[in-house]
Amino acid sequence: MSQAIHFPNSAPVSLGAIKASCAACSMHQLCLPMGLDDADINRLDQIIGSRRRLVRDERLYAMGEPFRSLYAVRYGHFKTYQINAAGEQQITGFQMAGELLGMDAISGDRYHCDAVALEDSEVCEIPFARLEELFGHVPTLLRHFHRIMSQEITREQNVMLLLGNMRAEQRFAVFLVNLSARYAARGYSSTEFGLRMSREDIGNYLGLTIESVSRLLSRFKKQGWIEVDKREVKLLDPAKLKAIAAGTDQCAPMS
Amino acid sequence: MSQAIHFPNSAPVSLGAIKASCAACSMHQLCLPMGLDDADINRLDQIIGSRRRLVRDERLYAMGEPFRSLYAVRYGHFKTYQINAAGEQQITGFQMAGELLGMDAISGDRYHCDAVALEDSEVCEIPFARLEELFGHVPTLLRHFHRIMSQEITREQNVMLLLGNMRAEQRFAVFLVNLSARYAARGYSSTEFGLRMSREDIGNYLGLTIESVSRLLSRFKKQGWIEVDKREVKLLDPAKLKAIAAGTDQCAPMS
DNA sequence: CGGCCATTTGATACCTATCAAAGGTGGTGG
DNA sequence: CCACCACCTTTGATAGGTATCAAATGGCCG
Repeated sequence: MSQAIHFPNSAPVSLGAIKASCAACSMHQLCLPMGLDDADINRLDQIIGSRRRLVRDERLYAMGEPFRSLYAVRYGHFKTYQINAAGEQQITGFQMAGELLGMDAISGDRYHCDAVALEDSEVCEIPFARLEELFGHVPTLLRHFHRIMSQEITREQNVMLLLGNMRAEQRFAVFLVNLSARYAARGYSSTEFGLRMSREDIGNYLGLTIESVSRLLSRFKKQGWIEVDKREVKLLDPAKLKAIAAGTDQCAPMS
Repeated sequence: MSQAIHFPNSAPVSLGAIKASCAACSMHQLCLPMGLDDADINRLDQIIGSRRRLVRDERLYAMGEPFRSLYAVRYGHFKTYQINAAGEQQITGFQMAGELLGMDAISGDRYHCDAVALEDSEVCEIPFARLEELFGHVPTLLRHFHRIMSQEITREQNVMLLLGNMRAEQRFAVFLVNLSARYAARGYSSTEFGLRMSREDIGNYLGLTIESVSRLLSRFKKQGWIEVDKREVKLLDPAKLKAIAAGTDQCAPMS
């Protein structure tokens, strides 16, 4: 099912870079070209740079590097994280096919976090200067770009709510339900999927330790809400998980 | 010093609305028109809607209301917060003069959180549809708008780092240092200012209880790092506070 | 002056981090 | 093919930081 697509790991970077084509991309209904007509998709294709393949753990860009391009995930998964002066690291998001990387770099002309592939992956490079030129000619594209940036803002607000107010159990339920919904939107199973990230990554993202994540997995399994085998997860009681995630389960009295 | 500007509290909403003028606004070097030449500022002035005054605790917009306009804070302070199904509330930010409200609403055509005035305040209404029209004619404005949105994304990532990784003491230091820097950028004292928000608001924003915030204030005072009298704060040892905020103080070994 | 609300301070409980060790898993090389 | 090793994950015991519960204090406004 959610098996990673395989290709030779030999190519180091963008060797044999292929010109991207949005029209032919299976993600174009989720990605930047969403809602564009054929003519406008072609104009977008004109400016899209090369594709780039990354192997597991390879870094797409690093914090502090000059910002030139956004990247659209074609397949695979990424994590983005920042590190502060004290070395504290926080994963700010996990990105999957059809999602855009690098929007936090626009304000400072430098990438604001690191982006690393969680598995063998491929991205489309979108030179931002050329995208800006295109905005003047394709208002639909501009409007959609604003929606994507705004979505990223609301997504982060939801994480703030999670980190600021929720217990470990609720955080983890939110995490699972969120992955489930995103896979559903991509035509994959909403109840069976592989976690692309380590327990440590999950814990870091959720503001928990690796041990807590492990305990949560065990507890959820014992309760019969999920099945777990290594990184493969099966949601046995999605409704229950959603209730926990929403906070409408047990605890809150709700007047 | 940081005394609020007073005006009659009688006007309920946008009674006696005044046409805004960016050119004459003291915030135009921090706000949307930043970097525009006179001609472009005038074009922006054409589309800016009326100003709106709000009294303390008055709501500018509510979550779920249809999105029409962004709002630029002219003076005063706001908080934005969201509430989830279980009634858990999270303050997602405090906004001051020159900052933009409502960018999280673009993606869904509805406001994604509530915005409430922390004191008597005034905003400029910026009808988003008209702003979008202007983007096609004033590329500088569009570029700056993208920077502002991107800045909001990075700001929220910093809050994620705070909520996910930092102890109460560090969170609170980050909070004070952040306010200090923003007041400095506006020409106010970076060491003496009034907190516009209640202890409860601070706690909610930082993922702490009101009691913890109160204890932190007492501890910081006892350490001689700050002076506190009600909501007036004086930073006595900004360097120490910055070190704590950065995490480079005491704890972390740093190799 | 009195009442209400915000804030402070104290005692205790709980959740999750931390420390520690065992158990699995995957990869490498003989 | 198997043995070995490094690393990830699980599980247990304990500690620590905040939340929670409770009560006192103080300030503001009617």
